[in-house]
Amino acid sequence: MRKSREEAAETRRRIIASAAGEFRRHGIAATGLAEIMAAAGLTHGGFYRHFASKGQLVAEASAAALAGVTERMEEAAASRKSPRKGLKAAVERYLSPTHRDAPSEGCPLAALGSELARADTDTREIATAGFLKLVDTIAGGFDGVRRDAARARAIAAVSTLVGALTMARIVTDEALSEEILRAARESILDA
Amino acid sequence: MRKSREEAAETRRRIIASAAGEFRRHGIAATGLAEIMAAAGLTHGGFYRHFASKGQLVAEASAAALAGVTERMEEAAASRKSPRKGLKAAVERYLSPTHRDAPSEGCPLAALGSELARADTDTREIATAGFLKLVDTIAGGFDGVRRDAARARAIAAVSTLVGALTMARIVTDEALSEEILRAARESILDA
DNA sequence: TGTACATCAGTGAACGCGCGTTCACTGATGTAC
DNA sequence: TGTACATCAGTGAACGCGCGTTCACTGATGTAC
Repeated sequence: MRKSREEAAETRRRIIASAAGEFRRHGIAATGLAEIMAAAGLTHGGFYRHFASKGQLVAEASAAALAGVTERMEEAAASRKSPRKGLKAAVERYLSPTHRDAPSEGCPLAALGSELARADTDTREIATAGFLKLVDTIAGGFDGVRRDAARARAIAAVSTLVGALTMARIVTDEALSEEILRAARESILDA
Repeated sequence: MRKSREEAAETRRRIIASAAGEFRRHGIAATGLAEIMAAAGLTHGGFYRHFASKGQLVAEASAAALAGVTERMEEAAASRKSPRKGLKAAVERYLSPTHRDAPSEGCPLAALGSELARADTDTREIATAGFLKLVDTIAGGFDGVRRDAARARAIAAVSTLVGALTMARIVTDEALSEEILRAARESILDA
């Protein structure tokens, strides 16, 4: 039954990827280890060969999910000629119906926000680093603005992104949901 | 053992108040009915004399929590001479360290946001109504602005409030947490 | 390079525990006459 | 107004279930000589 080191490392990655998806889809507390292991094509008994606890998996899954979103935002920001247009592309990507409708592949700050506030220190530190990465990316779009002013504006902008995406998912009225995404987009880009 | 109608109604209110606090403190999924009933000074067996399910309690507790925050925001907005100063008072109250450090008495959109996005339709409709109430209150502070523009700006502002408070609670760095509250305050009030 | 043995990834059953929900029971409240 | 009875708020035990975690076991991989 034993697997090679490479296979084991690959299994570990697969568990983290499953967890990152399931946590964002159903929430941290509502997702069981058995569900995650099954999604990774495994039985739940093997979990502790790879992780010390569910908490450790939460931390690593959050890191993986954040890496995904920060990378895609960087990519969007770098896809245009000017920093300003890059900012627009990143914000429009984040506040799109596509992102709203695919929480399991999206930003964990929005999908797990209120649960992350109660997570252990490791996980919160990882979330903090991810937030700061997003702030840096957004700040890069505010060119021609003093460095500290750009940072302050970027902090507010990322807060708006996270809050608007969360609210767009909570709200039961489709038109209102679109209105939230639009209003937040304009607010960040018109400032 | 039977209690009078008034006592029973009072018990029901006490259960909702306990639930509103415990859910915001520990999250919806992580809070058990036994914990809520104990916090209300009761045993858990009596729960179903008052509610049909945990989901119904979630809806009623969310409504109670939202009523509290919308009332306090209205009150803050009405406490100053001009709409503009009222807006400032409301935003400063929402984005205060006091509010950040007391999630169990604060805004459920921030304390439960990512869980509310997965709640049943009843609860999400209640959250939607609460959000719109906050939007109206904030929009009232944008005087001298066209009605639809004020609404759009208020929607973005409330998204910023919710996102910033959530992030201020996630972040492990105290100075950064303050910086988030400050940046969001300035962003809303300087616009 | 070949062999003997230790390691350990993954399985499947089991652990104690708390979950949401149900139920028999109690006795004070509410109702009907 | 007084009495007999039905109602039902709240208790405490129990239901089946899934949780996070542990463990004996397996057999292929990795290591030492």
